[in-house]
Amino acid sequence: MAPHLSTANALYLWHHVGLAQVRDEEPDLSVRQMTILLSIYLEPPPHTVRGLAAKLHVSKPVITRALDAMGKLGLVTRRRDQDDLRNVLIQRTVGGSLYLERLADLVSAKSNEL
Amino acid sequence: MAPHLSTANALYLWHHVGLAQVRDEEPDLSVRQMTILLSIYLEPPPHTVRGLAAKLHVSKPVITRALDAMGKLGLVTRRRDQDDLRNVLIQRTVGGSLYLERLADLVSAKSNEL
DNA sequence: CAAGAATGAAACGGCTCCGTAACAATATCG
DNA sequence: CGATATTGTTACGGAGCCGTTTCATTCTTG
Repeated sequence: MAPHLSTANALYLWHHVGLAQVRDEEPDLSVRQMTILLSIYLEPPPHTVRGLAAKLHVSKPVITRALDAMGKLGLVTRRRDQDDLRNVLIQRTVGGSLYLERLADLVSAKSNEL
Repeated sequence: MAPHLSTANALYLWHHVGLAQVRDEEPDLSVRQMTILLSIYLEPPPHTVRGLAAKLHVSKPVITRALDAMGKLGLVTRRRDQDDLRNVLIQRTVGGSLYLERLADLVSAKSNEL
């Protein structure tokens, strides 16, 4: 399986996915929020505020607020780390998995039809 | 050339591009702005506020404001339609082409290495 | 223990974007 | 022509995110 994607097709793909996200009524996740969400779901736990902030080159409050927003949408949850009570462990949810699954299907389907 | 992209790889791709956009200091384009920009560059002219609003299922002021913002960044320009002075024709710029070229390269390169 | 470091959250002012409702300019049509 | 429709913009109040600073809690370590 060789996923060659020409530069032209890359833009078509981006356009298609953007259109789908803009058209449905749900408020779009910002690029930052989406990237945080993907980090949580693609990389091995544990995930902490500080770790995510370092990985994205962003301040900690940015992470905290993004987690607040996505938590309200049911895409992630937080739990205190029992081994170090200063830490907050960010956890996946069914809602978040579903959300990314839909995104992945959209991207994959479009890329295959290009 | 068969651009098969598995759902897993689709998310990796999205994550990679998101990371690149978040990490550099430049303020991210919103999903709406990006989609408008891509519409302008990928679809045949002429492009009008009304047409874009209809295509994205979005109100006209959303388009106007996005054009204001992206105009300030040098990604698009506006010109009055001489055949119907009510219309505004949205036009591409060198800056916009360059911006999307960089995005396309990023996406394409990452997809090929997956 | 006490003092300092580390972690995540809250507070603050600022900026951008939103949705809706007006609005000015232009075109169309009876 | 005059009335109506169309196009894009502006105005307004509200909501969300930003960057920085400050804070409460917890851990580490001398």
